[in-house]
Amino acid sequence: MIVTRFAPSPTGYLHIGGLRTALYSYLWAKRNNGKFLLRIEDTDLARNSKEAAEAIKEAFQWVGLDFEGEIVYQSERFDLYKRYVQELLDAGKAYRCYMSKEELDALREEQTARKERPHYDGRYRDFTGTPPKGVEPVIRIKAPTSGVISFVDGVKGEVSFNASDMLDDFIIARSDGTPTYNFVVVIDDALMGVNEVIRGDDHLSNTPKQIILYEALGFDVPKFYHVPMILNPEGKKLSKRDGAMDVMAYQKEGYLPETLLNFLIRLGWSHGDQEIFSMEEMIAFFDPSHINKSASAYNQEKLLWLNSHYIKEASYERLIEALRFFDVDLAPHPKKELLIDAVRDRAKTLVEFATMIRQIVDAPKTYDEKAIEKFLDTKAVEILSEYKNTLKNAPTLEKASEFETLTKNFLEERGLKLKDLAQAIRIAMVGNSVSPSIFEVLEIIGFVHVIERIEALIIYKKGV
RNA sequence: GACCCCAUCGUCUAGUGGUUAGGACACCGCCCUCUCAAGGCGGGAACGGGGGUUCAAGUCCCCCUGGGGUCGCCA
Repeated sequence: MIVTRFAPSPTGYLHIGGLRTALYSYLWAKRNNGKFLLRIEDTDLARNSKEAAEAIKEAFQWVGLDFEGEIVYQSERFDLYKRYVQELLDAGKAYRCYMSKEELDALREEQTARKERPHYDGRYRDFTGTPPKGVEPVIRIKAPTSGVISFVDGVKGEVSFNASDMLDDFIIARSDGTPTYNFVVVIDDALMGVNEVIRGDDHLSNTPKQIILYEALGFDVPKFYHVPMILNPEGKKLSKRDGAMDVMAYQKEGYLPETLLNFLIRLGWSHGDQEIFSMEEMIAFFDPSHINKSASAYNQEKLLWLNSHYIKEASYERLIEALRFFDVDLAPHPKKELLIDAVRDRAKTLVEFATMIRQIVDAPKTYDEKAIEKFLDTKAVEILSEYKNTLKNAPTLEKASEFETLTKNFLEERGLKLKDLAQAIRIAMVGNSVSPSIFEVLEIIGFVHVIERIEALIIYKKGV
């Protein structure tokens, strides 16, 4: 059985790069009827892991990912790590090092000055004498000093490192007794049964260290997949400066979760030429061996295109639900389906969607001056006024087609074209020169309110 | 600096020795049209450079260049 995991450190929110590796891990587990686990890497006690876990849960819930069992917190497993440190100590595979921080810094400085790679020199590796007083030792692993460490990465292929220029006896437990990252990752992955690790390729250089630990501890080495970074549109490393990093920001900006997932899966992974993937397809097709080897740049236009795609596809219920977040409740609206269909092709985000809805549903409070100047000269106001009278004398109109017939007859009698009236009606209805098809808008607004809105514009125009 | 990874249109990518180098986003043009969109049709646009290997190289090898990552008692 394939077991994958997502193991973020608590940063307070889930960022999109993290969501992508989480998605890949999730998909790969699902595809293989395996398990996808969640672990919070909070060995650094300074940061609040509960809050971070809540943020991750919220984001997972929003996009529809779930994980198996309970969240594992590393901060709750210190006793466990201690046991394994002791085990390595007893086996002579790790040792106490009494070098002080100052000494280490000095050593590193010298090495750098000599243009050498800064590294620990192993001075306590075989130390048997009396330890210096007043120094709380760190625990270091006895790493191989020669040979080659290689592994087959599921994305990059075979990767190998020379132990001599890669490794030193790195620290597995700090002087305060707490374990370090490389050590706890290995322990937890092994104990949790994680056998396929999908993670960012910034971890590629850590991998040989972890392999050393797997072997020292007698655990099986998992299969690794190192996925390349996401770059900003300029091709540089993605940072907070580039805008939305927090997954939940995408909700606020009006993206559907299916958009984000589809966007992310396609950023760095492909299945032939296919662009659109449902969750079922993602699970059916995702294979980490098709992950691209090179980094990919974030592409806002494509995100927007995907979002408009999913808005076009979404069911009425889905949209009504998603729109609640933006304080738009369409559920009681008598023409909600017509309204949604009138707007959906025009909105790239739900923010725009909500704005357009409000513009139709709420009578205009102001009018766009430029539109008035351009389309409402005296002649146009006259026509609009006559049109209003015609409406008033007509039986109550209901359907868009009824408005259309009446309007066309009205125009024909006067030898006018739709062009001569459409913009005036539009300004009356929504306050500016842009809206969905006017006849649909008229139906949505309803006969009585249509007349009111036209009258309001005429009065406004006279007042000016 | 050392080590490791990477390199196809502006961007996301297909390509696994023989292709007119394909698709998508974006862009441009045309059509549709009551505005704006949407939609339809069409267009421009790429194998970083240099050496090899081979009958044949975007595809394999080497070098260069350019990006990125890692070198913590952070994760």
